[in-house]
Amino acid sequence: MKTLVVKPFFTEEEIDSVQTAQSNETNCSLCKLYKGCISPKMSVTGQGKKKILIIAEAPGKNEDEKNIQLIGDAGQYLRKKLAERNIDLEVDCWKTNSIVCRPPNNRKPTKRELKLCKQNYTDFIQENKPKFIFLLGAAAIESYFGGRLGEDGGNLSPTRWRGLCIPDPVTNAWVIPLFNPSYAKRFEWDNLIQSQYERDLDFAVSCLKKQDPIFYDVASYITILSSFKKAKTFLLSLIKANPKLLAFDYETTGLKPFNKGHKIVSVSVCCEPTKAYSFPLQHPCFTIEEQKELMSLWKKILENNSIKKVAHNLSFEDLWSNIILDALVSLWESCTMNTAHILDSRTAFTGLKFQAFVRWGIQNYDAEMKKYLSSNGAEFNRIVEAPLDKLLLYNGIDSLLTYWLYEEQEKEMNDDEKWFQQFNKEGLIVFSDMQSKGILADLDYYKELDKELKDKIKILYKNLFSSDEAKLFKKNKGREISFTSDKDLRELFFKLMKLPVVKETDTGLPSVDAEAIKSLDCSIAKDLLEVSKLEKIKGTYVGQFLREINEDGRIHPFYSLSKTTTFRSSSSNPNWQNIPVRDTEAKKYIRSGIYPSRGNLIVDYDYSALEVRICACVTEDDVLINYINDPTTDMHRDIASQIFKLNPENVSKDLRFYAKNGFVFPEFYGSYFKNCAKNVWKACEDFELKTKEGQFIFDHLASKNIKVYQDFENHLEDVERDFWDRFRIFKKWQEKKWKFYEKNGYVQLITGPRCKGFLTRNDVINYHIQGPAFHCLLYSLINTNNHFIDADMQSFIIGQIHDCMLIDTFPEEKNEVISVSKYIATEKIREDWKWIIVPLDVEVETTEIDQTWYLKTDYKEE
DNA sequence: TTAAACTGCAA
DNA sequence: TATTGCAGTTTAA
Repeated sequence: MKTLVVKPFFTEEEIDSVQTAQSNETNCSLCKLYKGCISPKMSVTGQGKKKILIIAEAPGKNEDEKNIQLIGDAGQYLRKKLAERNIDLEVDCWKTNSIVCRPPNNRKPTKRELKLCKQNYTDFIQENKPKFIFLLGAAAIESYFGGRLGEDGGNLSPTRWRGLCIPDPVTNAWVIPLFNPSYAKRFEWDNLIQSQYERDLDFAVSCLKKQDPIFYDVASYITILSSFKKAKTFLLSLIKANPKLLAFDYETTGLKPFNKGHKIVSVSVCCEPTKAYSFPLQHPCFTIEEQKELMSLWKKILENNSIKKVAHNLSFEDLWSNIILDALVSLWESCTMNTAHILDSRTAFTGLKFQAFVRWGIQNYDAEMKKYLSSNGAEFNRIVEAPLDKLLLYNGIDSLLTYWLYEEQEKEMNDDEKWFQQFNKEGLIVFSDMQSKGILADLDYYKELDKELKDKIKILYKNLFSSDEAKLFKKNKGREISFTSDKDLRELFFKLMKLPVVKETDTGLPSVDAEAIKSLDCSIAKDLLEVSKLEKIKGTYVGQFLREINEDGRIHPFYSLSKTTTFRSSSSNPNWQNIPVRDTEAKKYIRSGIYPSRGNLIVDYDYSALEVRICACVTEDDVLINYINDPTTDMHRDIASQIFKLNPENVSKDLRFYAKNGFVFPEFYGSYFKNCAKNVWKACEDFELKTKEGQFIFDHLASKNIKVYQDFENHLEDVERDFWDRFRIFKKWQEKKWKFYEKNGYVQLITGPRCKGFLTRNDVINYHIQGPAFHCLLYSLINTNNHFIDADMQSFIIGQIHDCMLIDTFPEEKNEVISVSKYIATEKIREDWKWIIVPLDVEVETTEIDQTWYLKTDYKEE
């Protein structure tokens, strides 16, 4: 039995955060909004028969004039929607706003106003005890939850909170965040927003059946084993008990275990819902001998292949077990962080603290530990300084919550999601292997490179600062220009020099990115572009590598499967998925310091045209399938011949390239002819493209009556029409998928998971392709890694980038590595995944033994 | 100190 | 009116 806990109505922190002034009257005099409206300090209205309190944003014009809550268009809209669900806004609900006076011109309430006004409804809640609280929109969410979740409180956008029903120990109510009805009303024409809002309201109404929320005193479930004897006895009894499953959690000295001095400071274990145990491991309270004894007992449990293991972030616990304890964790069952992501792929959603809050109303149990856990960028945190009892309590709660989360998630997944979860779990184990092995890097090379770049940048700046443009800036502004400041560059180019604006940023300012600067008629442009490129190489790549090369001489990037909305992977610390390759100078600088392990070589294999093949599989478009099946045909060449009005045999490599990347792919992913025309035309100009016979493309096009840009755009409109006529099954598929999404609010990937939340039309098209394409690689990673282990090979996988993988290869194993990985990636996968209805193909590149990654070349069968 | 805007790198 | 990421710098609050 979980123990019920009765909490004080408001916690001390809660009261502190509300009472910024001594009395309500003082709050109002601080805020002053009441002075500017017709109906100041509107009180709560409605009869509240169903004990629902609705907190909206603020009174609008209508509300202010009539002194009634939710009476304007948005309010009427909500009334109607609730009435359709047998809820009468006046009779069943109480209504108030997060601020009770109308702000001038309906502007958004400020944080300060929200805080000063909060007491109006907290007083009401205390007196009337609503059972349900609907939060309508960002302001209400901010007002209600702001400051409650520490760091997590930072993201209070309604998209993150909608669709949840949160038990709140502070008010003893179920809290249900919804979109602001005025937002839904404003987009009444938008089927998507309407269907989402309808679903959210259905969900909210379905929650009204709930019993009163119950709360648990999690601390009372934690047994702290701070003496060596107790910890040892516990581990021995655990080995004897041989539980079916355990959730565990570590507190460690940092993020990565590779450098000297890193420790697993404490461990907690949970095997049942009401009991978790935590004990110090490599903590100074024990002697080294004692630590070793506990570590060896704990290792036995980790390697026991009849106990299933669960952790919140599997790769982390697996990695630290591996490096610090030399343990190979047996029988991983679930990563609750990844499962949380599979169940709901919204961002900022998978953290244990957030999950604990929205599921069980548990908040701030980490408050006292926070300062010891944050490292502010340093390699080591201050965890060993933390009071031991607090550390162990916190650690214990983490494994307890992981266990709870696991149990709930198992009930929430459908069969497809369960399959995908197990598949992902296998992937996470491979990721942990990759992370622990890392990639050999030449520290001295990067130190030298850092100096070299510094010098080059210095010279370039010297030129830039002595330019007429820099002098002009100084004369006008009375200070030196900063060439790294977008603001200063904007000032210089578009105010002082009055150059024409070629491109705008998202917020409408003149853009000063590389493309914009390149097209400016300005002599410093070249140096400016070069210097910003070198700064990027130095700052983002070299700088990061210098920090990330460990004492073992290797870089250990992290990989995650719990971040992206498309169920691809991501990489960080450093991100190994954006190492320069297109820019030849950057490519050479960065890749030249990366090596295979001593005596080995790097095998690098890429799926070719994977996304197009996946398009063919999921759309089942026969024209596309035929193009892929018949190697004598070439889709991009055919489209190029249409775009440039050439015979197929006169299509040059460049023209094919721009047809592919400027038209075919953009069209597949939802772009349209005008943008394609603009980009292709620009490429023709920038790169002076020619036909295969060597004629300038513009001359050729002119001979076909395409003389100016507008002609070309009109022509591409025809090409586009014909394109979608040919790929009409693809087009129909797009329509079908969009309809499905509009109706159901999610995208069902062919590999199992669902992409939920707000998606655009283009998202819907794209998501069906991106994730499953990556899942082909994940399949290959898992099976290739398993083969290496089962066959006791010395080669190992060191990296992956969406559709390619890097293998640190033992020379004698080279042929086997290549043939096995190829077989798995192209043949075995089709035996297991019948939905892959077209052949797959991979391209292999290798380095020589001990040669840098930069020098890899195409592999030819021997 | 923190968040947002901008930029640039990859698939 | 093409998508997904991570990370750096600058700027404003």
